[in-house]
Amino acid sequence: MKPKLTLKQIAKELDVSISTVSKALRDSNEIGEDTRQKIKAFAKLYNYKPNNIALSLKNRKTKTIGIIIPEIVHHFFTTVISGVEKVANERGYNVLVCLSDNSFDKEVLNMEMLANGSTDGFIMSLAKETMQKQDYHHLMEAINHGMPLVLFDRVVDEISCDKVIIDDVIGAKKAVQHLLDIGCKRIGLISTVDYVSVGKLRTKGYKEALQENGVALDEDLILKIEEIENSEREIEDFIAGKKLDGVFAVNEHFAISAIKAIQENGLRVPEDVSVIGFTDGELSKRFIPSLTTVSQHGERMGEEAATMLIEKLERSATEDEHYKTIIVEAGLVTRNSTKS
Amino acid sequence: MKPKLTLKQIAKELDVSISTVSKALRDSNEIGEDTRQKIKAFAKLYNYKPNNIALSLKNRKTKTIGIIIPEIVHHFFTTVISGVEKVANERGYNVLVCLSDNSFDKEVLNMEMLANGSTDGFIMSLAKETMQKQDYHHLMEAINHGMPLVLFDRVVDEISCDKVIIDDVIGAKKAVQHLLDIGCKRIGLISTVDYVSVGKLRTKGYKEALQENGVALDEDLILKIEEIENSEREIEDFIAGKKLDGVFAVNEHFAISAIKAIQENGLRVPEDVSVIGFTDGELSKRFIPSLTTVSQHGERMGEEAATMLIEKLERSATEDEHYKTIIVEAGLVTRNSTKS
DNA sequence: TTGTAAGCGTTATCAG
DNA sequence: CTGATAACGCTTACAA
Repeated sequence: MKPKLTLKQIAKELDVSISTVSKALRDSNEIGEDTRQKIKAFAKLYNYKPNNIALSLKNRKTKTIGIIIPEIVHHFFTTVISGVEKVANERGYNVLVCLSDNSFDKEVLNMEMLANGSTDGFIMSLAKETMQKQDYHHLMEAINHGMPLVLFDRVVDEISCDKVIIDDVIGAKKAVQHLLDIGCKRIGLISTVDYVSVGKLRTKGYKEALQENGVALDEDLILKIEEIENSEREIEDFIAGKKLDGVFAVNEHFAISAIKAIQENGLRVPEDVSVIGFTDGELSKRFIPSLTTVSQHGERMGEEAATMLIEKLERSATEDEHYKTIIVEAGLVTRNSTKS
Repeated sequence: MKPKLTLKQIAKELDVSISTVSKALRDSNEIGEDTRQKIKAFAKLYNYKPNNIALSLKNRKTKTIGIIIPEIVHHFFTTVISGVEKVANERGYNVLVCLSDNSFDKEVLNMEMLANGSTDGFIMSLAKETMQKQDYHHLMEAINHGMPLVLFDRVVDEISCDKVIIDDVIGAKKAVQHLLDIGCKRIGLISTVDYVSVGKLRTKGYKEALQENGVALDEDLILKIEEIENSEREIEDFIAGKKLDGVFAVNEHFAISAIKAIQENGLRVPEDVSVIGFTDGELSKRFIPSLTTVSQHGERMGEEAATMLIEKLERSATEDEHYKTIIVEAGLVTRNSTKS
């Protein structure tokens, strides 16, 4: 096992000083043509690569960006990671992934872990628990220490930073409008509790769409799910009692549970009931019937977030503090779970 | 924006030397009780956290492990990441995730990027292209430089290192045996090309099961998919012509495409044809009919891999070189795509 | 009990 | 044109 080659060793081997080697390798014209060539040849031959850690220490930047998400098995988040990865790698950055498991404590821990030199900035979607507690001191602290933060999807107004979100309200409106357009009269909403911002916003879109179309709001047709664990049961009960002809679910899982429940009630999708989900996952595409959904464009969100973060990182810190919120458009993807 | 607190600043503030601060914070008994308390109090008050980069440089270890996978949108890999994350975090390690996109070049690039000080060791599943080219110089190099490597799932005999795999052969046998047990006579296999090791092994299991049950092998009932892109078409054609009563697919996607094709041919699953997939994803669970699968236990594999890697990292490097291969058992999960 | 100095691998500044 | 030196933040012999 040979240890990694360092400048020092090259210097000793070639009998020059360390700084000469360093300069030669960076093509400084302070160094004579001949020595420069000699050094570069040697370095190439033995495959010298500068040590990132030393560079990080020197430059006070790590060229890595940390991404903290609530869970990775959720397909949406993995598409976001893909997007982040893509632009990060293009621009010479590494990506550190941490999972908060939706736990506030784990989120704080992860952030502290990464903040001590492991990363130059953060891309995050907040843990459910964090939004519940409304405790954002860890975010504030990172920002105070000059670490740029980009929030996506599960964002929060209290924090001033760059953000990438989709227009949940408009996305939801599009979905409900579509249901209305194809003739649905009793449209149910399956949402999450309100402190999950997406649940709140999508509910808002649902209500606005109804209102704009002059349909009276019936709170009875709204189901709010607290725990994913027993969501199937709750959805079954909900579907059984309401005589719906349209369902808008704020995520893929709820939509599929709804379809199952509808079918178990002896009705057909989409002939008797049309169903629209949110989030464009594998499941939606390949389920039978395939799901009409509001697509979140996760990869695109990841790309936007990474671009913003890197831009901020590479802008001289002294420039004007100005935060942007990029709203990526949610698009309706029509498939087979809605009548045409 | 206040910069992060360093030992140097604490030292200046408290008018002691840097090393005194360092020692005090590490509870060295070289330091007097009173100064020690004073320093620790100050550090706590201002929330001092040592800089990981400096520590990495000093200790020549980063406490992060790099994981390189072919793609993240594949559910199996995300469960592995979850498993790695879990034990890594428990033991104070960070996880760096890179994607090779199944490209050899990107895999090499990512490895070089991480090898220069960003990570202490690797957990990898090889890119398809890498297995095709059978070019493993980047893996050899990492090992030569003393960076432990744990390969999982897509592993390769030519490299001596720790490995975590499932018993693909036995898993496949279990599946085919199950099909035979419920009375299937013409069992089709939908596999990948042989240089993807899992394709080869699962095919082997398929053949062994048939043989052990005295069923003649009909190569005509085996479909090998090269590109995922047009797999649906190929599967449709395959299903249409063979009059199968059982199908074993080496992954979830193929299984679902098969079910679709079967249904489009006017047959029912599982009444007319039973289908078994491989990999236990969201899709299998929630598809209708839900899929009987051979579960790969991705999270468990991730945990095993991370444990092995960390163990190796923390063992003094001088200890005996000995590589283990952990074989995690693949289990049949019976659901609704097979007759009972 | 406390402080000094060297070193981890680099780069930048300044002398020679 | 080349080299010594300091610095990034930290630990650890070794002096004082």
